[in-house]
Amino acid sequence: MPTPKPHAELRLERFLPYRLSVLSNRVSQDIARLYSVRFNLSITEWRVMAVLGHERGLSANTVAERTAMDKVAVSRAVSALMGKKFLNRQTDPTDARRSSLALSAKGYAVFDQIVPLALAYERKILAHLAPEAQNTLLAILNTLEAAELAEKPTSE
Amino acid sequence: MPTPKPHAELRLERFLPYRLSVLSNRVSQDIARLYSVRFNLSITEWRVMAVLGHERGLSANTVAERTAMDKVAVSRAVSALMGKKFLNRQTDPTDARRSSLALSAKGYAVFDQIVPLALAYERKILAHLAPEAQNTLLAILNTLEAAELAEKPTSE
DNA sequence: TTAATATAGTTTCAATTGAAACCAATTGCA
DNA sequence: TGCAATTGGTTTCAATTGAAACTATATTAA
Repeated sequence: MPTPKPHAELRLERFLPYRLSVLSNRVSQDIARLYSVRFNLSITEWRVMAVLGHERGLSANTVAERTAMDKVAVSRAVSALMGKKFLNRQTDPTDARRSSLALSAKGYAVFDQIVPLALAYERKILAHLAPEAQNTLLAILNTLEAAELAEKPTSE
Repeated sequence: MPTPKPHAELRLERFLPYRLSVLSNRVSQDIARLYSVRFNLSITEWRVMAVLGHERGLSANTVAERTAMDKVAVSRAVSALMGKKFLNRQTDPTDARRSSLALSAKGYAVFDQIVPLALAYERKILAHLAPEAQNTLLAILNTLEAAELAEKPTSE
């Protein structure tokens, strides 16, 4: 009787993209716990607040770039945050389509509470790693963020 | 006039959890492109196939554990895969609630095509990193996967 | 036994998301 | 100028997701 054809081998739990995804989901959920219940914010809302807490007067489009979110998600997050009075919106005098966004005093009050919690969580992660491993990790992120990972149809 | 109160500082683009999330999303989307169009599989469907390609006869529950998916998602992925004839399902003779799942011949045919593509993508990522960085990255993943990252209510 | 509890898996319903259409304002250029 | 194409942002509609309820079977323990 002929030997059965062997099948391809893949161990999900050793597969880098899968491990990255599981770890990232875990971290994101942990972080979300820091603000979702206490401040009733979704992840997208928090991200919008995070960029605006650092840089005032951005347009929704710029926020989308900075947060790697699409403009629909930003639009919804902005309107939710406006409803909570966490943002001020002001139409750009030179271009009526655009408006500039900034945290309100109320928004800053929340932002100022969340940031230390988020940073503490980040330190907690890094504390598991030796200093060289920490540096290597940051270097790896720099490298991969800059890298072209997706398949582009090459001409050669 | 009093100095305005300074606000908390957070640079999203340097914040580890955010960077991890963006990278992981990018990688997941890249990978999904390898099979979503060509084989018309969702991410969850592919993950179910991936574990079953490695280990036959698992229950839906075990698949959920192995894939870090919840049982609802697995249930839906399984029924979709059954519809595509990629899976065989067989009720466990010792426990009628449970059934054991395995890739069908048709499922293996697809699995055997996707695995090399996925592994090639993984190699492509790792190729951006020096060998020591690769080792460090894998060690970091081991460490963080084992680590207790979330806040547990401590009694002290 | 049988009643309570637990487990495997599915279904239902509401909330979230994404793609495409859309509106309004602006820009490019014939 | 004025008309086509572009851009900023929102809305709509369908698909996806998650939580909770549900069905059916199995286990525990009275």
